[in-house]
Amino acid sequence: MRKLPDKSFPVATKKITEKPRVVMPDGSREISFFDQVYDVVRQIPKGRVTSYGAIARFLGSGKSARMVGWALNGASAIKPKVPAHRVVNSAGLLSGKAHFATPTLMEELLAKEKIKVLNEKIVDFDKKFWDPAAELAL
DNA sequence: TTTGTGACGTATT
DNA sequence: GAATACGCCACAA
Repeated sequence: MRKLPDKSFPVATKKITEKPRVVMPDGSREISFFDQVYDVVRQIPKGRVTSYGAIARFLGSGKSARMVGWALNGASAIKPKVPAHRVVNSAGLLSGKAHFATPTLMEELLAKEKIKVLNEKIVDFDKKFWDPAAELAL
């Protein structure tokens, strides 16, 4: 996946439920913002978590954390599994748990990875936090 | 086309 | 430190 977006960021993203990949104006194939999000999320080590904002910054958009969440909205429909449960907001809250198959699924998955969740919040979020910019160091 | 909404985040009050 | 305000940008209506 490499590559970072900035200006050459692909514009025409189709429905995320369809083909995430887009074609750049120059004809070169580029990875859509959504795919990049999925890639990063897939690389989150087991037992670690990250935030929407961290991913957004890593991808260059910075303030487009909402788009990360939006992308994850269709994560369940993506072929390779996307561990969306490892992505929370900057406060370490499971803001997206309601969007899983079941409201308890997210906690369950996190529990499997030895991540404790107390009152919708990740325990020791600071320690579990995984920064793509630092770890992937692209 | 314009408007509103959102798995967010940061700056103010 | 909690509550608000605002910025962001893709998408649906």
